[in-house]
Amino acid sequence: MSVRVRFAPSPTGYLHIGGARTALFNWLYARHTDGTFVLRVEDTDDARNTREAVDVILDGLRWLGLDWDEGPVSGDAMQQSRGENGPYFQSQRGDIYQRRIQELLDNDLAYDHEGAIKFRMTREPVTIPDLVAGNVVRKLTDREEADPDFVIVRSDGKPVFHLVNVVDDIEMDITHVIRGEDHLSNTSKHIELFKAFGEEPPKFAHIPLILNNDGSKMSKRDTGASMTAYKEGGYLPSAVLNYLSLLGWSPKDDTELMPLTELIKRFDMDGVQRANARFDMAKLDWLNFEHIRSLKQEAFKTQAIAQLQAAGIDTAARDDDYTNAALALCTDKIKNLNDIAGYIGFFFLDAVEIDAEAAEQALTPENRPHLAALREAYAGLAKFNADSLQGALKSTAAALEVKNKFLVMPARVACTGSKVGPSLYHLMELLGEAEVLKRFDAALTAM
RNA sequence: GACCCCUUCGUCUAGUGGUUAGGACACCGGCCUUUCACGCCGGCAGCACGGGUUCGAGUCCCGUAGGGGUCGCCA
Repeated sequence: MSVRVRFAPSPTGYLHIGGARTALFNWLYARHTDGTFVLRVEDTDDARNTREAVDVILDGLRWLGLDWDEGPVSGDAMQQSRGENGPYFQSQRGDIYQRRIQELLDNDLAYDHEGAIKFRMTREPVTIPDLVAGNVVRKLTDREEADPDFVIVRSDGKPVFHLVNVVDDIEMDITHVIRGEDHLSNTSKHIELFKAFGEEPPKFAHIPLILNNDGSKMSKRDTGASMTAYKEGGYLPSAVLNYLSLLGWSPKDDTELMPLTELIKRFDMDGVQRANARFDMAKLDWLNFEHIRSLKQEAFKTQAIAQLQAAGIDTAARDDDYTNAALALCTDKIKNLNDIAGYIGFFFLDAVEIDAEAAEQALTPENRPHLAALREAYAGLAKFNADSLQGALKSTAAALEVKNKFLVMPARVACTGSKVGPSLYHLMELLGEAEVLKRFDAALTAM
């Protein structure tokens, strides 16, 4: 039988990083086994059930590239979904739950209690076979000893999570339940429910949780808890996915940098960790850098132009060769997508914005004669390319009897407005003589 | 309170009875260099603790401590 897994988020209005990782593990397992990835919306709680809240989750998954084979096509529960096992919104599955509840009632496996319906739960310890944790024997807690039965339908008629979750997994032929470890203790309830319905429970795999860097529980308000933080924070989806895959799963050898295709190839349940993992932004940053620089030229260009546009910098006025050359000067140097505009924006700006601190350090009165001399040297150059620019700068520095850096820094700041940036000589070559001299002049008047 | 899971460098991890306990990120030096990076070389740093079992334990067992989770007419 082919693998069928599902990601079943509750529309809380944001996609939690832990939820995203659960989705990723399910998705990877489905793709690895050539199985089916189902997306089901657990919107049984009216209070937080809105179309917008669902869309946030769908958008987050789409951004990551975690496509689903069956499930909603939009956040609108009334809209037709994709797949044969729908509806994929629990709010639309009332009839199915009614039928299953009646089945339990008819078999005396459930009963009315103060207007609600409770399930007759076993008092015996339940063994939970788990692909990650092994066989877990779950005994009753002291409160459960007093009354092991639990509510499956509220007095307002609405079925609760435990019931609908199990019913849906049965109806949707789910073969593997891969979810957060926070559900491990509750799984005894689910297993008994499966048995009550005469069904073989699916395989369970409870994956460890993601904690904050200090080891505390990650909650909604913590930085990095929401997927949008990464989208807006300049991270590539492939980097986020790669990092998330490494939190709680290991390929067993020392490979860490992996594109999605390799993740799919290598992911399996036996590499899943049992201990919770702490989130380390520094490592994500490193992977982000690695993924950015392994981007193909065209893909990088697409990202760069989007970033420049978002920063209000128009690249359309320049010809393609110029833009490509500018981008070529910063590949391998960009660690975060959000740094692109600041790093090469000056190529496309008419008037350079000079960083105050850079100006204070480099565009000083003492450096004015240096920059002025360099301007003279550059104005008389037969060829205006990286080699000639470097040669002229060095000989000018020698003539002035100062170190190169006293010419380099003013020139850099004059041209780019910043102390850091692409290779100076190459950047000036691309800018061209007229533009470089113009920027030198503007800086000289300000010194 | 009860029940369940977990515990190797700061962090993510490799390790399935015999290893100088490996890698990565971060950090600290050095080299390279026109800046910042990259890269290269080197360094710091770990088996939570206590008992067993065994010729031998990071690896197996028990206990303790610590962390996380669950016990709801939330999901």
